[in-house]
Parts: sequence; C-alpha cells; structure tokens
Amino acid sequence: MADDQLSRVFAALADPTRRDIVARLAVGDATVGELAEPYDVSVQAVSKHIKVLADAGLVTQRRDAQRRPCHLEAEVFDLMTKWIERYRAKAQERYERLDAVLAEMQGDEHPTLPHPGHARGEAS
Amino acid sequence: MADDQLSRVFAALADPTRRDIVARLAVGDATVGELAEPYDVSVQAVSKHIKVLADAGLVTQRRDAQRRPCHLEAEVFDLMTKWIERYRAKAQERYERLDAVLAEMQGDEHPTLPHPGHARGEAS
DNA sequence: TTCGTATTCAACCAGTGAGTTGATCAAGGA
DNA sequence: TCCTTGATCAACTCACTGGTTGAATACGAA
Repeated sequence: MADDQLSRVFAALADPTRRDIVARLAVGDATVGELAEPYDVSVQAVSKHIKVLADAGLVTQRRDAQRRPCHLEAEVFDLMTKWIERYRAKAQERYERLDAVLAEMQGDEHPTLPHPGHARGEAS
Repeated sequence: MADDQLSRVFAALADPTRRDIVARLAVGDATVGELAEPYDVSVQAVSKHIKVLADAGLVTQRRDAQRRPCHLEAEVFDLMTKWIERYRAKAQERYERLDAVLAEMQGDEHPTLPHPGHARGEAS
C-alpha cells in the first residue's frame, strides 16, 4: 500500500470489520476488549485492526489503567469527503453537459460526438 | 479483501495510481493506452488497475474498434459518501454533545464523566 | 490475407495484509 | 509480593496485490 494518508484512510475502510469498528466508535468510545467481543477472531487481530485505523488517523487511544479506550476522530473523514466531492462534482457536471449536448443535437442534422472529447486531468 | 461493493470501492481508491486515473477520467473519457501513457509501468499493469476500478463499479468500458474507452461512473461515489456521512455526522454530534456536557459541568460540584458512556452500534 | 495497433490473458515473483499462537509488558487488587 | 486483567509484540502461515514478461485476441488498414 502507498504511504500517504489518503491511501491509508481508504485502505483502512476497505475492510468490513474495520468499518464495523468505526461504526461502533461513532456511538461512543470503547476499549479494545469491548470492540473485540462481537467478533470470532482473537483480541490480537482486533488490536491490529485498531492499529491500522490509528495509523490512518481515524482513531486515537488514550490510556486508562491497563485499558486503552479508542476514540473516533471524525475530522479525517473530511479528507476523503473532499477528495471524493472534487471528482464526483466534476464527473457529474460533465454528465449534465453531455445531456445538454444531446438535447441540442435533438433537431440537428449531423449527430456526431457520441461522447464529448477527453483531456488530461491533474493528479490525486 | 472482502467481496462487498463498499469494500471494493474503498480498496480501489486506496491506490494513488488508481485515484489518479479516476481524477483524469473525471475530466473526460480516455482509452487504456492514453491512461497508461504518463506512468512508467506497463500497459498491462494499468489495464489491471482499470479492471479493479471496473469491478468496484467506478468505471465502465465501451467498445470502439480495438479501443476500450473508459468512463467514470459518478453514482458509485454516493455509496461511499453515504457511508462516511452516516458516521461522521454521528461522531460530530457526539462531539458537540460532549461540549454541551462540559459546559453544563462548568459550575458543577461533581465533575464525573470524563467522556460520555459508550454503547453498541449497528453493523457496516 | 497479412500486418499493425490496442487490449487482455496467463503465469510468475516479491511484498504485504489478515489471521494465528505464544510471550511480554503494564497496572490494579489480593 | 504475587496473580489477574488488558493490551501489545514477535514470529509464523496463507492468500492476495501489484508488478513483470510473453502470448493471445480483436479489430482496422494495406
């Protein structure tokens, strides 16, 4: 996997168990043991999942005696949302522009352009 | 990786090269060869990347002679956005509720509850 | 038909991810 | 102090991913 944060966040959420953990942390903080309970995998495995989420910046852990309660950091979601929104909006706009072109072609004589032409975009 | 669509979409976007491809498809359709050009990997590798994006439902390919132009499907973004928004909102709300609790505790005598209690959440 | 172009398929390799078990560390309670 | 609990570390396995090269496929052009 790549080492930039956006890649880590997407990769972290590509696992259903980790998404489930995030879902549960959204309603309230929880310890590793509590989080591990509903799954039939070892506590160590869940601990690893939490490490992945932490490396992505999605959760933080404070210290409470021998417990390490996990807390969801909602701000990191914005990173994803911004990325997604940037390109979703552009694609959507392009889609609507195509609609307009097709509408304009309605009474036209030379129905060229099955799709609008393409160009080069900037990086991630 | 898990086999549900949400997992496939997140996993697909966890790779910077694939995010870059998506970024470029957002401005317009392009063939595999055109997409491969800027990278110093083989065309086959890019073809594989596109397959991953296609399996996630993020791109479709039509047929034009020996070319297979790729098209970005913006709707799938909504799947992610909805998931993210669901939990981001919940975590945000909880964060603000905590603020309110702290504010209420301002003139209080028994400053219990360093964090609000936790409960169990529903699945992904 | 033959050639060239665009793309995918197949087989392989190195690296990584998710899981395991066993040991270790840190903190409270007897 | 010794024991129990909560969590992580270490080492290992197995499957998958991203890359490679070489062959096959699907067209259009000569």
